[in-house]
Amino acid sequence: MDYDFRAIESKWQQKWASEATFKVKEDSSKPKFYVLDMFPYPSGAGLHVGHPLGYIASDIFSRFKRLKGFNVLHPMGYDAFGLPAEQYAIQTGKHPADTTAANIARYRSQMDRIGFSYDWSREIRTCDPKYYKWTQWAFLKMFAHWYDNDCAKARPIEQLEEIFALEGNAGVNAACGDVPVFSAQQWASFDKKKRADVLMQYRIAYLGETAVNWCPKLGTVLANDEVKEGLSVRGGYPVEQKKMRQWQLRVSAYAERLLDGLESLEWTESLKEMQRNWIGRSQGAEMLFKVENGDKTYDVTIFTTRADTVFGVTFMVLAPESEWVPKLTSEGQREAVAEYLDYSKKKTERERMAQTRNVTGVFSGSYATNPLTGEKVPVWISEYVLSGYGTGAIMAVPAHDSRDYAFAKKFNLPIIPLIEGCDVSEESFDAKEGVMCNSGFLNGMTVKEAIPAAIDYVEAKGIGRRKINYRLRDAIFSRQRYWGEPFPICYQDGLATPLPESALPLELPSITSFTPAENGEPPLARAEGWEWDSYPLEKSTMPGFAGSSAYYLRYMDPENDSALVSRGANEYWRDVDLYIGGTEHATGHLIYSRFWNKFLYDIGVVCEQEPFRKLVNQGMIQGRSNFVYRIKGTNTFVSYGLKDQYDTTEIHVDVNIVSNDRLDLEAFKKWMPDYANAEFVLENGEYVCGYAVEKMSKSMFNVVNPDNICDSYGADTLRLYEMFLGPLEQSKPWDTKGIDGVHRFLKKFWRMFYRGEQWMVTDTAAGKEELKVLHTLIHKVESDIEGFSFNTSVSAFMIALNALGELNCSSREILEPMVILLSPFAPHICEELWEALGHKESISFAEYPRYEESYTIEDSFEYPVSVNGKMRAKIALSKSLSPKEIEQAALASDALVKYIGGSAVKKVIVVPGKIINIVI
RNA sequence: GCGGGCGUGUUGAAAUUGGUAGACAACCCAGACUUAGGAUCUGGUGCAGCAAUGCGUGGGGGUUCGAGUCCCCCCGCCCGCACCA
Repeated sequence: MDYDFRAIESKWQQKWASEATFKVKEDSSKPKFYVLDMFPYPSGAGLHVGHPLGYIASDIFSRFKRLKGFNVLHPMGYDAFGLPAEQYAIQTGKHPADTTAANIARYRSQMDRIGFSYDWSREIRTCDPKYYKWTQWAFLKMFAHWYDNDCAKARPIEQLEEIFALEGNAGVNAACGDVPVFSAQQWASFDKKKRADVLMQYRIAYLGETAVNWCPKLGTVLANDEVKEGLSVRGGYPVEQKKMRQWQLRVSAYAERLLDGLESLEWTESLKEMQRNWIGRSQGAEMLFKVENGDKTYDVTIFTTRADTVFGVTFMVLAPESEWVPKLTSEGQREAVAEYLDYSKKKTERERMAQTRNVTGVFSGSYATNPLTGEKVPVWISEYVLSGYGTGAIMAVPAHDSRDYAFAKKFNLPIIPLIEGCDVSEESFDAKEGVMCNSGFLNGMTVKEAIPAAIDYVEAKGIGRRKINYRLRDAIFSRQRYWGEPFPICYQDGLATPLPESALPLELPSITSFTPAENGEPPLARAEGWEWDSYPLEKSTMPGFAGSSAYYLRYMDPENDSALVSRGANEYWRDVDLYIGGTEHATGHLIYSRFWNKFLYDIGVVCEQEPFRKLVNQGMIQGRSNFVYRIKGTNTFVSYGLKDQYDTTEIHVDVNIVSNDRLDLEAFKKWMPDYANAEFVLENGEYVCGYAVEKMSKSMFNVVNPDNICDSYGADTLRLYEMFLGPLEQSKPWDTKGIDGVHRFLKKFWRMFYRGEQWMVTDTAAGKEELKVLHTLIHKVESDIEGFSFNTSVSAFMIALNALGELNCSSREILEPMVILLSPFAPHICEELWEALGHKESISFAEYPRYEESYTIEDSFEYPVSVNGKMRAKIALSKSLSPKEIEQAALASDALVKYIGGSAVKKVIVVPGKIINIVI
């Protein structure tokens, strides 16, 4: 019997599906293990060979853990709401629901061919009302809670109302917007609208006006992580800053906990660092500067991390968008300031970034008083100060901040050095080190001492306080788009009012045109009767990250109609033990999910503070493009090695008609009508193509479809090869060239069992050497899987197989465990052989072979021997010898005579179990 | 600029964490078998040299009996953030 992978693979895939082999339920008799893949957005292009890389790794891990006796939850679903389907709908008029369903069907059939052990009974789709009911539910909960900084926890909004009624808001330490202080009496006097406005400032999901990323081309606002370098991540369109009233999530309230939580996680240091940078905690102080404009005086608060440098403040700067700007602009400067504001407003985010070193600004006309020196310093306005960070106003210390320095040089403002011996004639001295001077009571202190001393001083004087600032901003949560979750919010007399929970899910109405409505409103304005109880419903929808923020919880209990997840299911599965996915979600999904989970934790819905215990980032698989070279103006193509002798054009050629960089000439002629009559200039009778590593994409004809690999080599070969390609975390180009190696390995493995029609396995007892090979392999594979070193474990199988082949091994005692060991990697062939070995149950329920150290421990060790630092020989010696005996045995050894001869031995250094060094 | 990571044959990569560098594959070469095939098997394959041997992990220095691995400097590449006060 030959290794007929096509028959074997379809047989077992059908069997796994019909017998629901991988269906799991809570089972308190077994330890749980939750392995999760980042669920895919089902795009129209289908899966290419890079997508399954992480899925294969997680599948190997799942199958391995299952064999080790764990109850493994390994689900899959689809992140099915999103922009591309809607953009496609705008172009073609096809409803996103239809295209999404078709794409999902395609994804599913592609995944099925690879032989994953998912429990498909738990499949979820974020666009399914039964699923997004719970996305909407979580939103309502966030709307109904506020964040109490004192107990670092979300609390019900009713409790806040009680506090307001009793004592006003002065004693409340909440994460909230700008709210003036009010008393209980004032609260009682507020009307309904006023109260709603105040409460809105406290809610965790709130409607608020801020500068947002507005993308005119997509017609929607975007979150910070959806914008890269001033362009939208989806589509690459320009993004501008705009003030808008939008739904937001108060993620910033959780900044500290999001930061602290990182400590306990088994994530890579670089990923944690990315999140730390994104959260951007910085410790410093707020300080009051009195600013006079004509006869009016204002208290302007600034934020600084360098309180020690107050004595060097020579001017102040406001962000152009700061609300202080109109108040602090003097009559005489009004025109100049207006002109500057106009200029800075016109710039897109991208232009602003491109001109980072271009210093611009305008004098406001007013002066601030340095609170420590009493000196008057001018107040300027410049776009180098950002409105969104700190207070939108800074004290400028040109001597010790490079940006202030550049500004001071440009506008001829004074520069006062504050650190002994520093030279600020050419550039600022930004380092936080040295001894203070020109700084009154701080003189003589080091910078490290001076910072707290300065803050203590301003705190005592009542003109400042310690303050921690975060870069993390609240997440903009509305999108002026159709294909997303509708908000369960209606507007009663203009007041945002939550729908009752019983109204969930609020289903997305079907519409036929997906462009914004004539009045500029989102597409949902086109839906007839889009109202609740005759009140208009919110017309924007939720962003992509809404549906993906808690999906891992829903897998625990996907059918539950009365709760996001039942307490029982949540307490059993708890958190994700292993999460595999790309780094691109570092500052998006992985922040939002953690935030969402912490909120659910606060309100008692989940029992773990962190959702993803261990996280592994698989690398991207790039494409390897091939080129042919057409001689200009002809239909003749010249081989790579000869192309420099002609004037040629480089043309991408479909990698599927190229093998080992050799072009299949006949296939090429059929590939495109233009090339039907192509002629070739060959080298050595072959056409050699050029190549380059590029992103895998249709336009470069370098997309390799996993279906094709399954057709010609089988899923088991694909799985092994993807792992063999290199370390999981590393990005690497896909190159089909080496795939024959692993395919050959599987064929050889098969031949250990069947040679022709002959069944090779016997019941002869295994020899010592064979057992040694087996147990070395068990040990290696086990530690490699736990350490995510899948490439080396594939190698280990090849080494073991070569060794067993040499030993002519046919013993069931060896081969049966081999089948179990290999099954996580190549499940189909192993199931087939397992059955042939006489087993009725699926191999998934076999027991993982136990590693026996006694078979691999050597009683002797081959000592490398160096003479004068050079390796000269290897001598096998018993492990039980003492260093003295080792030395004697080595010196007496024949193998060394040649190197030592008659010379006197000066010194012998013996490292037991390692090496013997001889110095002569 | 700041942060994280990396640099080993023609190629993908190993190296028990300080112990004979290049395992295992791909490519290439030679041979065997053959129903002549992109099947299978065997052997070779870091570089130089007929050989003994010498040289080899981006470059330079250091620690050590011993360094791909640890320390310092330099060069190069990748990723993330970037006027965050």
